[in-house]
Amino acid sequence: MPPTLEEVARLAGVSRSTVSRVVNDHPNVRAETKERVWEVIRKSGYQPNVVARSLVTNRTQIVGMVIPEVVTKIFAEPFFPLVLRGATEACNNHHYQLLLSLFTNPEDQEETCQRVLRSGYLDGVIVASSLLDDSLIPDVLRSGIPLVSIGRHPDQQVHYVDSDNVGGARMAVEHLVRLGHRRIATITGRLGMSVGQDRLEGYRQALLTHGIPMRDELIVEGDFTERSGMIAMQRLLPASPTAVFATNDVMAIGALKALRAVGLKVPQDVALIGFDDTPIASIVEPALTTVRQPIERMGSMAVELLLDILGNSSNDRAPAHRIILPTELVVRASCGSD
Amino acid sequence: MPPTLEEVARLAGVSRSTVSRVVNDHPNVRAETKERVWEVIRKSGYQPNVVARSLVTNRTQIVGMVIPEVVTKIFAEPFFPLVLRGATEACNNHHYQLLLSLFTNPEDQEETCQRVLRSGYLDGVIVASSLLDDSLIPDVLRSGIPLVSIGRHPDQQVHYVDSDNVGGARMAVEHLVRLGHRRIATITGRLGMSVGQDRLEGYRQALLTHGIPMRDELIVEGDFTERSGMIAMQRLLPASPTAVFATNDVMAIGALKALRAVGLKVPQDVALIGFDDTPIASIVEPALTTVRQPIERMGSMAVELLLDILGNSSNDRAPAHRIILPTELVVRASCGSD
DNA sequence: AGTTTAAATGAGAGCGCTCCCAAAACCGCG
DNA sequence: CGCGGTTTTGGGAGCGCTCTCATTTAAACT
Repeated sequence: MPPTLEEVARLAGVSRSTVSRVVNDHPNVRAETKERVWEVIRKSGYQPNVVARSLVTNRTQIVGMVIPEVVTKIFAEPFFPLVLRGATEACNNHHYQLLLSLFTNPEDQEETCQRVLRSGYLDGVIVASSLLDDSLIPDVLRSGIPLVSIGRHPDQQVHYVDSDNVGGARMAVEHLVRLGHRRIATITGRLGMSVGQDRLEGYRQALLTHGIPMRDELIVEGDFTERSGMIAMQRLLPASPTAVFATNDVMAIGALKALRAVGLKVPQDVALIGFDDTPIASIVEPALTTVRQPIERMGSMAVELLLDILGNSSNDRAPAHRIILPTELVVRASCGSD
Repeated sequence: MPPTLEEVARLAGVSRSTVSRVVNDHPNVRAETKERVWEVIRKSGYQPNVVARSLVTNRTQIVGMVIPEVVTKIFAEPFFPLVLRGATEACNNHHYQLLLSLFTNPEDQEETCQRVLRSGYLDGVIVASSLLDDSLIPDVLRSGIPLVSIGRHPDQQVHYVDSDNVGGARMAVEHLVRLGHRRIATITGRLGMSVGQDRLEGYRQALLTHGIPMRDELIVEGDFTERSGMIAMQRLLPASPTAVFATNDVMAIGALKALRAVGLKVPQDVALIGFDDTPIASIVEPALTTVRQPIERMGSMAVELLLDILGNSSNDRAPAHRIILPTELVVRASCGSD
């Protein structure tokens, strides 16, 4: 049975209040008294009971990380583990805790989500879902718990952090343009996700800038899986693009396989660029040119932002924060720049 | 301001106690009363405050998942995300929550760990560390919080779940033997981890079974990184093995690169087997024969086991549970079985 | 020295719940 | 119709803490 505040107070010959003040580092405690109390705390191994504290302060020092099924599945790597690394790191620094909610099957998402949100354990929530028509973010919003989204979200009142998908995609495509390509195809991600939309938008902007017309037969929608990349590539073949911008690495690898299957060589016959800079990108032959995003930082920034919001909850109707982190082009062999 | 028990009681014209009984589904409440109370609960949107409940029950319904730095780094994929998926799924099913503690840098591991453990938020802890000389497990043990380890641990009182690393390694090596190999090398993992030890043990057993002598020059220690696999392979070359068992996929890929560099072909010149069945294993050329372990199940089993222990904490001195989940050989091109 | 002001401490209430125990209501049966 | 026994209900205490407010003590001024 661990000692309580009360006991420490008794041992130190002071009142509960004083011990509480010492523990919480309030001013207005005589140095001498403070010393004496700390002494007792150290000796007795006293540890404040956070549950009791939470009950009165209404703060748990716990933030939730909610990740829907698609993300844990499709973006298993490196996205979701890295976000988690970043988020926990930030939490550690601020002496907060991270409660993880993965939804592993869509049916109970609703229920599990409600349970988590209304449990009362969470000071705030980070949602990693860029699914635009997901009810998740509206649900959280309705619950009144402060929220930060990882991934852009159209709702005006949603704070979010995202990487510069538009800019990254534009960079990738412009790189292809610079290499002399004009028939540049793209395999988009799911267009029901902001990531999918934004990367396509970057493609559009790059072409526009260089006066290259967009052509429907050069744009095929994928869903971020390898298989979809392969199928998309097969559908692109008749349009005989000289370069392909796959909006993630996994689909790029699918495309690579499809190209190989018909005897086309990368980068000699077709240049290929991916997105994400997954570990696989550098392992595959030829190594994939790709766009790197600071995933871990997105996780930590999300937490920082959330804590910031929790800190001054006074300005409740302040405009939403939107943080866009820069992406970076990683040139490797697959687009034949050398 | 959400309604409290007290308010519900008032609205339903009963006492706090009765509402509490209804909420917790105690017997001895008249059906009629129960109905009336539920009605009010539904209408008012009452949700029990778990913090208050925890304060008196001393149960939070939260279990911690503690993952040290090595694991999140070296085993970023697919290990740690999959374990998490499994664990959260089990938690969801049992209406528990998962508090995640990743240690992202070794210095604060001690401090962060203590903070988490002593916070009082955790009913139990799952530790995913197979580092044998880590202070983590002893620390947790000392804290008195019920513990389940993912990965074998020598301490007699530690409950754990692990995959059959010995068996998997044995299978892999026996497969090589069956294919006619006698000069079989192995690149071990870190021998300071039980995984490293166990996979080496499987190698040993397989050779022993088939009367093949162990030879020191055919065993090189790696550390589970690609680079270490490459270096290890270089050191193995003089012994000219006809087959190599790398104790994880990443090192196998390192070895593959080292073999390529000296003009040796896989599987024609050297057969190669990995371990883990990471996504990369099927993408790389040639596709890697490897051993698959049920990582997600390890996560869920760990939670189940922990909850089981929490359930009947009466038998405190019962023998530790040890659960070993089966592994499976996945034959692909890299060992040239066909 | 006496008074004003500030700093240090203690007492008490209360956060929202559970749980024990006693009181009330209900039951069947002699 | 009253009695023991059971079921149902209510009251009270208490979980370990924070926080407001009153009180004591020390410091600073006239």
